[in-house]
Amino acid sequence: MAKPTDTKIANLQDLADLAGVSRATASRALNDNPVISEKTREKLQALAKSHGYSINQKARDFRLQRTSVISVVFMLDIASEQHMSDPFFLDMLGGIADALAEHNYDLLLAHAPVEDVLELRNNRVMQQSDGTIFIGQAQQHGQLNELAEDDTNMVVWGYPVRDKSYVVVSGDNAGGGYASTKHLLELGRRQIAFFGSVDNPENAARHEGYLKALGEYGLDGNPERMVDVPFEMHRAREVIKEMVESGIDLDAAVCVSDVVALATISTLQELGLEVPKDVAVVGYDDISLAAYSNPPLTTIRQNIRHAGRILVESVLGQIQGEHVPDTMLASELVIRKSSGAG
Amino acid sequence: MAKPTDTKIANLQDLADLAGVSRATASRALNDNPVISEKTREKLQALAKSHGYSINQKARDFRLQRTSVISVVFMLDIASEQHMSDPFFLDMLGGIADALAEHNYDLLLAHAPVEDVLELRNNRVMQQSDGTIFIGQAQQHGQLNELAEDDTNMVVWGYPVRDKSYVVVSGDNAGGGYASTKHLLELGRRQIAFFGSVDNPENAARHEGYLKALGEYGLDGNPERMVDVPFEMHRAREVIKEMVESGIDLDAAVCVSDVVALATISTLQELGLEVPKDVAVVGYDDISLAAYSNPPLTTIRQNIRHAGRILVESVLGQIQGEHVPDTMLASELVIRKSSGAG
DNA sequence: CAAAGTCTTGCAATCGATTGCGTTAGTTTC
DNA sequence: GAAACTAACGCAATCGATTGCAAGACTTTG
Repeated sequence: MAKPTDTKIANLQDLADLAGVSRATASRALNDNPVISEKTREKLQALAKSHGYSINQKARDFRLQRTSVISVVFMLDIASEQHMSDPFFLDMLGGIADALAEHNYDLLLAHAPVEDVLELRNNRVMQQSDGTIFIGQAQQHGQLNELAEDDTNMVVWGYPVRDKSYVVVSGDNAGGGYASTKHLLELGRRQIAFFGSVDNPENAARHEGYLKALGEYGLDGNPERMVDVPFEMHRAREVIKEMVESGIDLDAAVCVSDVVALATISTLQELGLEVPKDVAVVGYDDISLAAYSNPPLTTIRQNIRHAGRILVESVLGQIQGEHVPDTMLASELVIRKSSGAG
Repeated sequence: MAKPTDTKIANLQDLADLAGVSRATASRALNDNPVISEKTREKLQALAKSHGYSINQKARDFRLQRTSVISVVFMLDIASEQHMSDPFFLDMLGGIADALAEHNYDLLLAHAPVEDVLELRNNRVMQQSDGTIFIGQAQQHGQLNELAEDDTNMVVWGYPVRDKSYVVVSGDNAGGGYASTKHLLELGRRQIAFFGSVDNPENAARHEGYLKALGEYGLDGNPERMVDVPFEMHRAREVIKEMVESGIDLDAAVCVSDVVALATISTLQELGLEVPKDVAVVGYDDISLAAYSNPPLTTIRQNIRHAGRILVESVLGQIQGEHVPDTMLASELVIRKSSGAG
């Protein structure tokens, strides 16, 4: 609403002059410093509002020796060609952006080829930000640990591996892998494949959950049924084709992501197999398209937006000097038609 | 590789002391100011490098009265529930982030409910950034214009509507709509529907292209075959169902996005129709999943990452005081099986 | 009434870099 | 050899806010 008057207020001094007080008093008044009398404080805050004056954040940050910037690093494995267009990332980014905005922080977006995470140290990403959020730890646990050593505020979305010096927020990967596999087993499937690369701890945990569920049914993971492909879909397609054509028995597939699952479904259909009649498929992430594929995709839902918020609260907590524990978010099996149920 | 010695260099003064020059000289030397002798310059730059000193960007920005921040605003139409998880957005964001990083700018991410775009004026988004990139103009052309009036550096990804005061980067929407429709016509389809809301100028332009192609074949757009639904997919599904069930003739559909197209395909399949045999479908955007759906989706490809770069160059150009013209990016028809070709 | 507290507020240094202007030393010109 | 330049560098103000310390105005206490 702000009814601006004629006088332009460009900085704190102007405001102070207008109110007939010193810059110092104006500063304290706007910051609700209790040492200032209520009368003065209200007067100044009202004046500021009515003149549409808001403090110069950059100057403030400069004086306070902070940046009000949190950097977000997407770990990219160039080799495996996983890239940011996976819808999963954007959901998470949305959650992060919202949470940061609420706390008056800016977002510095970067993506790092996993080979040189340490390079970030000489980069604005880490030098000129108050904290860093890593999305995915890829295979760089060691490097991340090194970064954590030099007392940076950082949090990683990934898997709580042993002997780590950084804080981790994770989904329940083992639980997710277990739940989806168990679901397929309960539907009577026995020849269950695992599709997706396990070269990072998160997927490895999902694979463990998968093995655990199989074990409970007296089965073990037949390596022939494990397609250890990166996220890149051309490759996945080829490998699945080879596998089916080489006659390996298969009546279900657990996939490490919805994108892999959707590609899997379309590959299977192309090969003349019916989903879920011949092969049931379960994905991971519940991206928005999952409900609209044909057949609709059974998947593991992680509340990714919420995860983004948790990540933010974690870094900000560290900045405040708090001791921040790891967090694991529950995941949920969303049953749709592709798994044969529904 | 920086071989740090014992002396810690925290600021320019330290560096100057070490080199035995004044702070002023050090500053100019690092900024390649020609008034400094080559000898001195090289000495200081070498010293800075060997001690791992890099300038404090925030202090520099403060002094230079700038922010080194560009804000990116995603226009969200809450009502229509279009949200950031559309993969399209992330690709563009990636392009923007990369380009900004190259120019040493930070990215401030925000999304604005379209109702109160003007609110951004009192927000860090516009107050504490050097420029703003809007993704999508939704129905807020007027408000964007108002923002543009008060000499902000801004560029909009959208459609070059008439009488606008802001710079626009756009895809060739009319051309895209025309190309996809013409493709279907050439394949012999005549009952071509248009799926997607035209409440924003971009989609309206695609619709115009659609009509133009139909016109060339002596057809006109039967309003019954136009499904004016927002991006939200539940609704789309219902409406398509109603339409098919009410017996409207239909042998092809032009969709305003791949997400709509994929939902359309799965709805049609659910209704017992074959794609592309009974109904051919064309999407828009060429998101990564488009190639992996079943059948693979024919679509219009826009080089979205590149568009991101153009957007960045446009704002940065404005900051430099250049006159920046609008840009239109070519689009390309990617033919896959869903259209009946392939 | 003087001494001792309270409350409020102001003074001035400070964060780290940039830059107009002045100064010094060296070079050229006549 | 003095005047006039030129090249290279230093001095100090400046950007806008915060904050330790001191000081002024009152109030309370003995």
